[in-house]
Amino acid sequence: MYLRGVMNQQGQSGAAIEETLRVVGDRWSILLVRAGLRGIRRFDDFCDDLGIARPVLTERLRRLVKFGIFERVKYQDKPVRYEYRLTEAGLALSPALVALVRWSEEYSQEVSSETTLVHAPCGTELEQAFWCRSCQTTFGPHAVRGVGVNGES
Amino acid sequence: MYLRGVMNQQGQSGAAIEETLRVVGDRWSILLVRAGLRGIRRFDDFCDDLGIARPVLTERLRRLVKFGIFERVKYQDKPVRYEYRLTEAGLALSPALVALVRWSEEYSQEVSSETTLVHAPCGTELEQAFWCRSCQTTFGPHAVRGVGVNGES
DNA sequence: AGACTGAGTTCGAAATCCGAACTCAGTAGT
DNA sequence: ACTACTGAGTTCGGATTTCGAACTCAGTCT
Repeated sequence: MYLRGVMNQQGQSGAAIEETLRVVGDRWSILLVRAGLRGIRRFDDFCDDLGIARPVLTERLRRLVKFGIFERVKYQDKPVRYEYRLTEAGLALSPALVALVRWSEEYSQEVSSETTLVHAPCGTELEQAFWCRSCQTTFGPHAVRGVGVNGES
Repeated sequence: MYLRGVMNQQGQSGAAIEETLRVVGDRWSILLVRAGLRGIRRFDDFCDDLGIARPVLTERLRRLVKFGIFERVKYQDKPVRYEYRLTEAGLALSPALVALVRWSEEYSQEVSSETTLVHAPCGTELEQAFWCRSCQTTFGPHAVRGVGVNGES
């Protein structure tokens, strides 16, 4: 029972994730972030790439913009056109995305694994770790402990 | 080209995550995993803790069991009763959960910050990083690049 | 003029979600 | 023996979301 302190019962500290999941916790949002990381920016490209229904894409992008994950940027004037770019906050979702990709590769029934996220400078497939600033070490999930409201294990 | 929703443009690149998100990519599943990590096992407890509607909980648990994230275990015979426990695969979702918690703490509008995840040995608040095996370095989201099937940016 | 582009909106049908009330087997209290 | 209670669901109708397909609208290209 090592993840504690992420408690729920109304008004406790779970509020933040719950809100977060209300934003990105649907079938498309994370996929949109992934597409963003792959360089996709335009409405029709998201549409074609994900096969998401247009009205849903419209609503989803609007919500992600509202919550600061994407920004809507004008990239042309003549016929005024906008595209969607990941913000700082959007980029910051990549650890979650990577964790899900990793999980998928390991546990999903689907076969087709083909890693799509790499370390930009060298192109090597990346791995994920936790980092302790004070120990200056990386470590895995087993060394994570949650600290609850009352500081208990 | 018309087989959408299962694969994206490049053929079958993200099929695994897409399937994964069809399983855990809804407002409740991740929350159920979190509850599982907090030691919650019984139907009514999930129900009370999350405030999820009963029929939805039924369906969601069934799906998570089907995909090997929870298992349904008989814990009593007299009136036969079952509870739901996280499997190995379910536990393995914790990095993703942690990433989301971290993101929530940093970027969610919700205030309720109360940091809860630490490096067990030293108690320091943890950070998450990517690790490049070939460069032997850790790095942040900026250095992540998505690579499609043809290796283009 | 006519066709095309990109970024949407509108439509009705289908699938999901919800809360509240109900079931069903067994247990506990009086 | 009657009543109340428990845990794990199921059933119900209504509200909300999702969908694909077709349409709009401004501007551009031939």
